[in-house]
Amino acid sequence: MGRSDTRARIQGAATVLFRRHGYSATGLKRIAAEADAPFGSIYHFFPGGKQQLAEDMIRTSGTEYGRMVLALLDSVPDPVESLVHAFEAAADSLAAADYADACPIGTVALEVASSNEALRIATAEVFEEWVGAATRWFGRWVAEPETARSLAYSMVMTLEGAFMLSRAARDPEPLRVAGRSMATLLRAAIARADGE
Amino acid sequence: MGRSDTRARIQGAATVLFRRHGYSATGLKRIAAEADAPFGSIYHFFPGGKQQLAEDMIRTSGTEYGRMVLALLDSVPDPVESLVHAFEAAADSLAAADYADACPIGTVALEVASSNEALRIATAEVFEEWVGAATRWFGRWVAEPETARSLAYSMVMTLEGAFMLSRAARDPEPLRVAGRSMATLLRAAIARADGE
DNA sequence: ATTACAGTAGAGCGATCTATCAAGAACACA
DNA sequence: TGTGTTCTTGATAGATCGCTCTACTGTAAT
Repeated sequence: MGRSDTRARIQGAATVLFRRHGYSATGLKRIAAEADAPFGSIYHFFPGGKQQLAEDMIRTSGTEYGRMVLALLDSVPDPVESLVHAFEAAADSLAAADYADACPIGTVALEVASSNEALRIATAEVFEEWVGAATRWFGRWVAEPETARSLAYSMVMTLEGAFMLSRAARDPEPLRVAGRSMATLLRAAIARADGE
Repeated sequence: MGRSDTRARIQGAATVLFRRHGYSATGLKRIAAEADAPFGSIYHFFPGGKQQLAEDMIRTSGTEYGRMVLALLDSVPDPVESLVHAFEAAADSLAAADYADACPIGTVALEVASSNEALRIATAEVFEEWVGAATRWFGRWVAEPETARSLAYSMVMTLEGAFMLSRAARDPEPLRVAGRSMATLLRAAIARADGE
């Protein structure tokens, strides 16, 4: 039976390269080389070729990344502090990775939005998954579901935009600003509910 | 002297294609075809090849897009309403363009951030230009320069993130949420200044 | 031993990529 | 009419793309 980890190595290399350089700029030969796997093995394990490799990567690492962020948010009791802390952690880890590894699907999402329907849908479903999870998290401190959902959208969007600016400028500052903005947004939502 | 508009047509086609599909997925042959120009003319007008074409596009359409957004913000007197209105307009125009044409440099920015230093710097400088202009705009209603700059960062980041989610989901809702979030953020900044 | 199958391995296909090149067309000024 | 410059044009090079294909190796069960 399948007794090797070749498949996992291919998936791992694909995840890193797609996340770092995007879909079009990543070649299968490069994935095979980086995974230290024979080229043919890619098509053995992923008969759907490059697209299947990317779709698997989007869904797998998308779900995993969402869980990671949620766990990070749960690691600090106060939600406002937690937001600042989570964005701070993202800033630190991005800088530590030399501004290469940010959101696992952001780059691909923009690339394929108007040219590859299957991959576009995969990214959309991952984003929806994130927004849903974040809505439930905000729902713990904000009563109205609509407000919680707006905050969730804002958090995902701000994170994605901050990743873009931080990577372009090679500067963690945008991510830090993003965290403080989200904190302000949550405080405003809680204050509005309290005040009326 | 240069009496044809071939150069402009090439630049226009490059702008559309880079914005829509990104840097790697856009081929020079395709640009020439779309511009209805001979292939060789690309290298006549842009000796630096694909990279020069992209860098010109980033700086030119980046500056133009920034001016466009600022003009849009100035078209409504009340700043809070103006933010909502501007994001609403972005949502409408994105939907009208079948979710193809959003930020002219966002896709390229993520693609090249870790693989093409010249283009990375070009995108970073455009973002800095936008943040600077937006800081001056917010400065008209917010006294502290630091607060104005944070709001400017937030606006650019939120816009970029909202474009990503809206394009992926083919849904203008994220952009609308983004506008309301920015309005809340500005109201909070003004209220804090007034209250203390 | 034989059969069967999972995985390894990479040569090679047609297509496409960026970039170069040389020749021709159109225009200005003598 | 000559002459030089600007611009046009597409063939072509050389590399790389995603993908297919065939042959080979190792293991496990009959």
